[in-house]
Order: sequence, then structure tokens, then C-alpha cells
Amino acid sequence: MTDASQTAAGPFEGYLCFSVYAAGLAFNRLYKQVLDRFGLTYPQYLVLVALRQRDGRTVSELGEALFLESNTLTPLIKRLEAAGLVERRRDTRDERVVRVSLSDAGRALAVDIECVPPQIGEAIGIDHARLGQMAQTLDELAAGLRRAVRD
Amino acid sequence: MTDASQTAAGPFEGYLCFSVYAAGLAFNRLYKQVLDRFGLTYPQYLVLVALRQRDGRTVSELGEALFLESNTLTPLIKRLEAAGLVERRRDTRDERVVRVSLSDAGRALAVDIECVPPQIGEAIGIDHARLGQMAQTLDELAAGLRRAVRD
DNA sequence: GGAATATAAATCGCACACGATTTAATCGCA
DNA sequence: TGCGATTAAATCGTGTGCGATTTATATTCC
Repeated sequence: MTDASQTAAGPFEGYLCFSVYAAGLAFNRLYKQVLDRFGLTYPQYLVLVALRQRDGRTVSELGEALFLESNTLTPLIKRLEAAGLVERRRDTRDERVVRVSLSDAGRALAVDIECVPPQIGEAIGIDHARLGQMAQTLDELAAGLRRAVRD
Repeated sequence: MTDASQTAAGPFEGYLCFSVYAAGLAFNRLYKQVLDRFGLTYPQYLVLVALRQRDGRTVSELGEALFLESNTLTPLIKRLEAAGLVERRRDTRDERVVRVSLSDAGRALAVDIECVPPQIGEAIGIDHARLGQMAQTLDELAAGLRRAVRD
């Protein structure tokens, strides 16, 4: 018996941290549903989008765009490479740097997944302007958080 | 050579999914800084807060509160148990159910960590009313997302 | 009462995320 | 020129998340 009136959930009313956490979980699940069809995870999807916008980014540049570091990105990119979607090459001018570029298959997939954001937007059932507003609010919050982490 | 003028970051302008993702990462990092001192991770912190609000919750009830399932919660709770913060007991009336309750140490820690949210709030540097507004916005978004996942 | 069904946790495998460290290449500068 | 400092990735270990399955207990209903 599930008694909705008793609010088993809800010890975190007004905890912004929890709202962000829960929204992240929920977004992740929705994206998983949509991206499973393409065999991609959400961060992998982000890498493809970033590379489509500018190919041949270095691991560090991808990290700046996605707010991730090499310890997360290296294995992720290697999985994309194993899937035949990207290629990793050491920069000839600076052998420390690894440049990531889309393969033909990766470029094709990057085009295919352009349909994802509007599809998600529609599924959420909140009007577009409001979603944009939310994004702006969150970016402001994330900026505040990153400032706080840096001290 | 890092060319800041070229905006290596930023291929996700206006992508709400990315704003949520990035805010989640940023929140997680800030909380990690603060919670490390208590030897807690963020989800572990949430479990303690939930149990302080009502002790003896079942794994399922914790799952409803945190939007997680037993596959995530069981190992997490076992780590809390190993740390001596909670106790796990099979319900005598229904042996399928596991009830989780705070140990003395857990209760004490649950009191200690009450200082965390205000500390975080201050670190962010965004006024309290605006934070509450953001939480409300995000809850609305998360509700929309969960509706969409259920189809 | 007993077999089919349902439910609660637990288990397993995989993919992030991240602190800490390591390796390799480049830079800075005396 | 050469050596210490810096930088870019990679590696390692731990802790989530989650789909899929398994195990154990409870319920249903004939």
C-alpha cells in the first residue's frame, strides 16, 4: 500500500542541493532512454556534440567544455574509439597532447543525434521559453558553485 | 598555447540538459569539499538527513525519498553500516524488508551535519530567496522529467 | 494447504566522477 | 646547454547510478 498523503518522500523540501541532484538523476534517466537507441551514454553524447561543433579538440579542451578531467575523459574517449566513433592522435607539435576527432561513423552519428534535444524538450512538457530561463538560472548557479569550489 | 579568446568551452549554450549536468557536477564538488571532513559522500549525507527526519525507514522508503533503487542503496547503506553510522535489521513482521536506523554515532553525526546547508548557501554567494526560487524551478523540472520517463 | 504470483533486497556488470599519483614531453631560465 | 619546474594524459582505487537478474519472503487464489 502506497500512501501518497503521507509523503514518504520529501525530507528535502527546499534543499537546493537535493533539487539539483534529483533533477540530474531524472535528466540522466530520460536521456538514457533516448540515447540507448544510439548506444551512447550521456557524457559520450556530449563529447560527440562538442566535437561536431569543433573537431580535433584536445582532451583538455573537451574537459573545459564538459567540466571534466582526463581521469574521467580518457577512458570515456577510449570507449568511443573502441566503438569506432572517434580517433585519438598525439599532436605532432606537442607529443603530450592528444587530439580527438570524429570518424566518418562518428560524424554521421553526430548528425543523427541532432534530433535528441527537441525530442527531450517535447517529452518534458514545459514550454521552450521557460526551459531557456531555467538553463540560464542553472548556469548562474553553477558559476556560483564553481567560484565557491575554487575558494 | 591556450587561446582563451576562442572559447574552448561553450558548445552547450542553452542546453538545459547540460546546465543541469554541469550544476550537478559543481554541487557535487562543493559538497565533497565540505563533507570530506565528515567522511561522507553526498548520497550518504542524504541518507543520514532522511533518517534523522524519520528513523527506521525501509530501503524502499529511502529509495522513494532519494529517487534511488536498492541496487544503488544497498551497497551505500552497507558502507554506512561498516562506518558504524547505521544499523540494518530485517523487519520481524515481514522478513523481506530491511529497516535502517541511526546508531548513536550516526545520530550524533546527523546533528553535526546540520551546519552544512547554511555553510553551502553562504559559499555560493547567491541570496537565500533566489536559491529557494531555483529549488522550486528545479523541482518543477524534475517532476516533468520523471513524468516523461514514465511515458 | 499449496502452487503461481508478487514484492523487497541483494547481486552483478558496466560506465561515469574524482582524488591522488605516475609517466612522458615541453618549457624556463640560469 | 641542461636541469628543475610545468603541463597533458593516463592510471589506480573508491563510490555512486542503473539495467538485469537472483534470492528470499509474502500474498493470492484455487
